[in-house]
Amino acid sequence: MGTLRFALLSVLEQGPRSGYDLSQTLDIRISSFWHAKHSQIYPELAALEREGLIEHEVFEQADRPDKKVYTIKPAGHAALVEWLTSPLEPEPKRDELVLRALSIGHADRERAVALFRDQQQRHRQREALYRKLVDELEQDHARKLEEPTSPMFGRYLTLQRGIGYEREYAAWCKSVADRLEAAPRPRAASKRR
Amino acid sequence: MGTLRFALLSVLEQGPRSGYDLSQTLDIRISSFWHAKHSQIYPELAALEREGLIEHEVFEQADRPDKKVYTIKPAGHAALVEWLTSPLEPEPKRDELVLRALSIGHADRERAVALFRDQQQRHRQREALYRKLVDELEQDHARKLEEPTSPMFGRYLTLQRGIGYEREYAAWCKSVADRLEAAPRPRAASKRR
DNA sequence: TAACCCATGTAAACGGTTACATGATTTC
DNA sequence: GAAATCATGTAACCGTTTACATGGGTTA
Repeated sequence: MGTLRFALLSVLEQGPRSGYDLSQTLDIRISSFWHAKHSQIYPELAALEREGLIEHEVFEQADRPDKKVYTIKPAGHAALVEWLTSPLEPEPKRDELVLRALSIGHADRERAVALFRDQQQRHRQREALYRKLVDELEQDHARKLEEPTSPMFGRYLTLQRGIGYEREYAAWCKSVADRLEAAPRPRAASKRR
Repeated sequence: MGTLRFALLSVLEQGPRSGYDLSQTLDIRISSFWHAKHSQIYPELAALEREGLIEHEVFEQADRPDKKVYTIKPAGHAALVEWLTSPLEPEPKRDELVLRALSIGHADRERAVALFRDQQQRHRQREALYRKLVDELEQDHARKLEEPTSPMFGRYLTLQRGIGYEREYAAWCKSVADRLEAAPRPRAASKRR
């Protein structure tokens, strides 16, 4: 049922990986719209293996710890393919910044503006990063981008989503900050009388 | 630490509510970027009361069960205001559809296109709904929209976010579906030789 | 009479994060 | 000598969902 297993299968579909490799991709990798810690990954890999969807081979390395390198099996590929187009019920979204916006008028004005300007910056930077990565993809693998089964194809799609998401988010942050600044200042606690 | 308590305080800031009322707003209400079930809300309200951030009064009703109506206390207001501009560390985003996009090239082409066209529809409908709600806000409470402490102010901001989010999401879904259709059909399992 | 709304709670299960645990090698 | 990287795991905790539980009133 869980989505994590399919996240792992998705990466293993692109080639054999160790649990450590997977935790690196899912920990750090940018434009990833999924994420998991190694403490969740190792047990899940064990479960996938018990169920016959993947298998592993131990690689002994001279200078560093041994590796368990996992490979996707036909049953794993089938499970992945089936999941890809299975019915997707809408997941409720949670976003703390948007939640804050609901009451932001009660906050200190300056701090509120600073918060949203700061967030705007963050999202603009992320957008710039994704754009750079897309540019690289387009230059290095232009032909592969039209071939759906190429790993570049999916990567390109998710990066595009990242760009759009961050661009829109940054624009909203700016609009909130601007609107807060335009609003009439709260009168300093009435001193008359 | 949890964000739920602030979600509850945010709503109670706009006026006294029962746990049931809160569960209705957080369950159903549109353009909400937070969500909780009653099984989580009732215990959290009890905790907030123990900590002196809210208080309740029982309303006995003739034809239906009694109500516990909660009101925010000054300490609760202070906690809310402080939270609003407290440092916000970036939360890792999770989105199953984007995750699916990563491997979508391996799915059945027709089913994949159908999935993304369907999702595009969903997001377009949500966008339309939010637009309608903003229009209503603008017509009924136009003057209140510039006053930050009005409940309409925050509601307007979150609806704007909703519109942008859904518009962008729908556009991305369309672009994925289009790209899938444009891609060269996978050759039927090679029959030559 | 069955299903649904009002209204409030508790218990069990699940998914995810943080912390605990070990140990060798490389870099500062 | 200290910190970071490679590599794999387990345990405790926390937030969220699903299910269990109760009971009167309204609607179909």
